[in-house]
Amino acid sequence: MMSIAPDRKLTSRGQERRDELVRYAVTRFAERGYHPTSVAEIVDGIGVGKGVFYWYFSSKEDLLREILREGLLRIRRHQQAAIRNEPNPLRRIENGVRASLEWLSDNTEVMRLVDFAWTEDTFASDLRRGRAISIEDTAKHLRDAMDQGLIAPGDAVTMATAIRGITEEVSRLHADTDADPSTIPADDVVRMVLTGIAG
Amino acid sequence: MMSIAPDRKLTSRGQERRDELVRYAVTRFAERGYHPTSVAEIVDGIGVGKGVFYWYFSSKEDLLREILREGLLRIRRHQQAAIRNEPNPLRRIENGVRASLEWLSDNTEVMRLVDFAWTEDTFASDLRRGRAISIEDTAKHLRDAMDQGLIAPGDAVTMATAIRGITEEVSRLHADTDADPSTIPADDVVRMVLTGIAG
DNA sequence: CATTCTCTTGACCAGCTGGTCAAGAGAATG
DNA sequence: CATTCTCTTGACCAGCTGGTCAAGAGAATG
Repeated sequence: MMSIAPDRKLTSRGQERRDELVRYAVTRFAERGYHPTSVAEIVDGIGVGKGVFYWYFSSKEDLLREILREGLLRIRRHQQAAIRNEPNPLRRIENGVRASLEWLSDNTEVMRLVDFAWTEDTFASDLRRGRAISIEDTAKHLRDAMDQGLIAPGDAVTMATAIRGITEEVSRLHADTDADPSTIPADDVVRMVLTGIAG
Repeated sequence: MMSIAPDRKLTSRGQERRDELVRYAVTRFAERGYHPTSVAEIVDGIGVGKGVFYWYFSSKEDLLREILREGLLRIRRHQQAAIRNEPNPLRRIENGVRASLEWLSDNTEVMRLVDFAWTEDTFASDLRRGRAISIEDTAKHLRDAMDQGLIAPGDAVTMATAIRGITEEVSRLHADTDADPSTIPADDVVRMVLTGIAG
């Protein structure tokens, strides 16, 4: 008997195979692009039959969705861990920015896949929800900071979006230019976020 | 006799057909994605035979490259026009940011295609050059402002990248959320650029 | 060790892809 | 109005695409 359930119970052997497929697909998708990478290329690359792919994923689209879901979950956890135990809202923002820079420069392949996913409606709808949450998180800290008189009042959502834009664009440029994640100019980014070009 | 020259001389009739192909392809690529949109879909959509496509473009890839080239040229011109006649480096930056916001919110389809193009190496190499120039332009104004004591010294390239990130991310969110280009929060963006969240 | 369940194989398929090309229509030229 | 050049038609093609499925191998269970 066989089922097409995408998230069936897996033995440890099955879990390893699934992880292997995900890991390999991430590198191929990031290197050649989602569409130009065929399912045949993925299964050939790890030396298994085609049926293996469709045992673990109901479609190629399903695979990318899983990659995105897991990736976004991990970056969010990384941010949360960096923010926890920090009461000051400005420091929460700073820690969140630093955590994002760190994660993105360590996971440039996932970042690239997310960027692709935004350009196609099928995937973008999954990402909108995550973006709304992430921006609202930051906006909340900004409002706290305003309430505490730490910063002047302003449009928290636009400010949060700007912070997101700074973080991601610096990560993109850094990923394209410099392979070493440790050289990301985190201090300069934080300074831009806090005081803009005025410094 | 026929040639495959992609930029052959065109009669006015030919130029119109070519423009028609570009315009229609932009809407389809933006709506469904570059890869999912077939050449057949494009020619059927404007009611011509397939040979017409390959009379004007040597390949589907060539068409996207043309779209990107023309789009980036136009945004650059729009920025330059907004900056001209403004001697103050900070005002030059502000005007450039406002011009970019304006152009991007008026041309969300092209923005989306550029975002896609960044995710595939074939096209990304064309974009890197443009990004380097654009960042260097802004960085030069930043250095001028530092020299004139208008802002504190800092890493001009990271600051310029941050400005680019703010502008683009706010444009993306706005395009996704609100259809009306005139409601883009340009003042808030400029404020973030100039003084960060400190306000 | 028989039974059951998980996982794997790989041939197969219909449909679509980007791209070609010989034939010719229509406009411009002289 | 003959000639030349630009543009258009659409049938055709080889190759690849995502996905299916019957057959069976191997592991786990009892």
